[in-house]
Amino acid sequence: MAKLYVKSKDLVELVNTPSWMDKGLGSQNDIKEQERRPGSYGMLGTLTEEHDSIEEEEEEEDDGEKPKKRGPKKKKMTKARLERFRARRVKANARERTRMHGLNDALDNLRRVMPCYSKTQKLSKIETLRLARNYIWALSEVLETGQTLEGKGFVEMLCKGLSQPTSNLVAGCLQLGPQSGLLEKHEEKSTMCDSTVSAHNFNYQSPGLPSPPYGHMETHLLHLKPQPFKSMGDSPFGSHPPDCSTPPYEGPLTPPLSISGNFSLKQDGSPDLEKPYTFIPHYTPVSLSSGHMHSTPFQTGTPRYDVPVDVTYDSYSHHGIGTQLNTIFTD
DNA sequence: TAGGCCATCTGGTCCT
DNA sequence: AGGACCAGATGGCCTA
Repeated sequence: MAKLYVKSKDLVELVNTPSWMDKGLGSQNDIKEQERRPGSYGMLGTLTEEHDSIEEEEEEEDDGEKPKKRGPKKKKMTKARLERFRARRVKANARERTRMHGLNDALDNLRRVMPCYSKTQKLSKIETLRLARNYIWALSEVLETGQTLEGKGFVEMLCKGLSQPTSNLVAGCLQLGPQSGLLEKHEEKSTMCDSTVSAHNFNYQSPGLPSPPYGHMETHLLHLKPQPFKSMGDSPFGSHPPDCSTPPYEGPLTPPLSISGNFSLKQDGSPDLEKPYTFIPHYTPVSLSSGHMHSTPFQTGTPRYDVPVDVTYDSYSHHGIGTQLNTIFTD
């Protein structure tokens, strides 16, 4: 077991140093993580046992005492094959770990551009995705209407479909005034809000929002206001957050979509939550002069997500706004 | 203690 | 053949 552990460690270190290693989650921590999780690398131990048992089987087969099994003949697990298999498996595990770390990095970066970011109380993955969707929706509103959102409506938008704790967290964040550190986000690398404070001091309840005006939106809207694009390659998040550790995305950009294309809107501009969510990309003619635009279009007119999802408010939203929310996330 | 969340391992499938 | 991606299984940690 210990032997295998060392082997795995070496292999892990052979993997290209990903960004999570730069951030102090280096291989040492990874190994510690493994130590903390005996089940994980223990699997290799299992493999070893398997290995042994296979060899025993081979020996038995050699003895010829066991009745022959029907079916496709299993390729004999020679020692060399076993070695190769194990090496392949260990390599694949390392790759998978790296891949998942990358995924988590991306999720972390997503958390950072969310209106509510706390180092101390991280949003769960699913809540991050939900909040992100709501946030995009809110930003779309700002872009489309050209006006800043009213506090209450904004908080409600952000909290749709979120769990009660997350709703509290978000609402608490937006309730905090500039003096509470919201504006310091760019200066201090840490938090946009301290969730521990917000969670304790603020109990967001969807319908009966506390007054007076919902938090201090200006600070958040600084974050929200559409930034002038210098070129097509610039994203509104281009400089945000400044301490973003992941290198800027250099891949092909998503073709511009009509703002209203992603949400079915009612006449008053609010999302029509009765309709199933359908993703219909709309092309907006743009100049490709910047050279950044990805020329391969989406499958125009072909809904990519046509999953009718019922996301009625769950038990979390105890007061139940009574709204139905369509979401791309199914639980 | 149950449930939620998470990291990891693993085997299968698809693609290059 | 090997890598990417995925989903299921497993086990640890944390919190209500």
